[in-house]
Amino acid sequence: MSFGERIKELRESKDLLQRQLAAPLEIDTPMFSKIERGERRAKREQVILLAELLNADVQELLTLWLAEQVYDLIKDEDVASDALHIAEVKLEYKQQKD
Amino acid sequence: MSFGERIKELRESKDLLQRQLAAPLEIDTPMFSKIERGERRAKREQVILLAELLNADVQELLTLWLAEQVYDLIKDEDVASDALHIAEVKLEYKQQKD
DNA sequence: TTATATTTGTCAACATCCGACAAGTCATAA
DNA sequence: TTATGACTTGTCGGATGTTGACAAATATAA
Repeated sequence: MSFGERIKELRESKDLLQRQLAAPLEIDTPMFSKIERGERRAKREQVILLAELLNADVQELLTLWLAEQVYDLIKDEDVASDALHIAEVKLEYKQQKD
Repeated sequence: MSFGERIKELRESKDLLQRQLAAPLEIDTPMFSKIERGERRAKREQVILLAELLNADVQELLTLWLAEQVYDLIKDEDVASDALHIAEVKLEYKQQKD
């Protein structure tokens, strides 16, 4: 489940139109459409706002949103898997510190 | 071991000066210094060239280089770990396909 | 048809990044 | 102490990428 798909799912479950979410995000409907289809990336602030507007879990949406960025970064690389694991180790080391 | 640290290690083990690597990369020494210290990010092409110039393993350097970008992307996020795992699953799914 | 919702394509504005340059520190040598 | 060479720091313009607006196309329904 991609970020955009999840947004669309939540939006439709609440019977909202794209423009009803685009307006509070202060973007136009074409832009919102692109975000839903993954053609454009939402900003972090927009993700948080969307979670509020949709009464959804901010953490869940941020996770999907971030995972997509990570995936986009590595998807064409042979060493993708190794790089992910190194990043994970680095992260664990950092979290241990603080 | 970060990408820059590894480059510096390889460079010094070959008794090369920064300018001797900067020149073939077509950047100046300040720029090379910044890359070694992680203040600036090398381009993918530069990583490959560096591997050749240093007789180093391209895969190893690309892995460190990519891991650093992934880490920079997630390091300040609460959901970093979850996002990493989702990205990993997506990656496995993709690799299964092709 | 007509109206409404969504998507597609394009473009300027904005932001970000890269690399160059000038000037700085540090170490060593003369 | 002065000079020289290696490296670092700060700053800036230009290149590059991204965002969002707009116009127009395509759907979906009444």
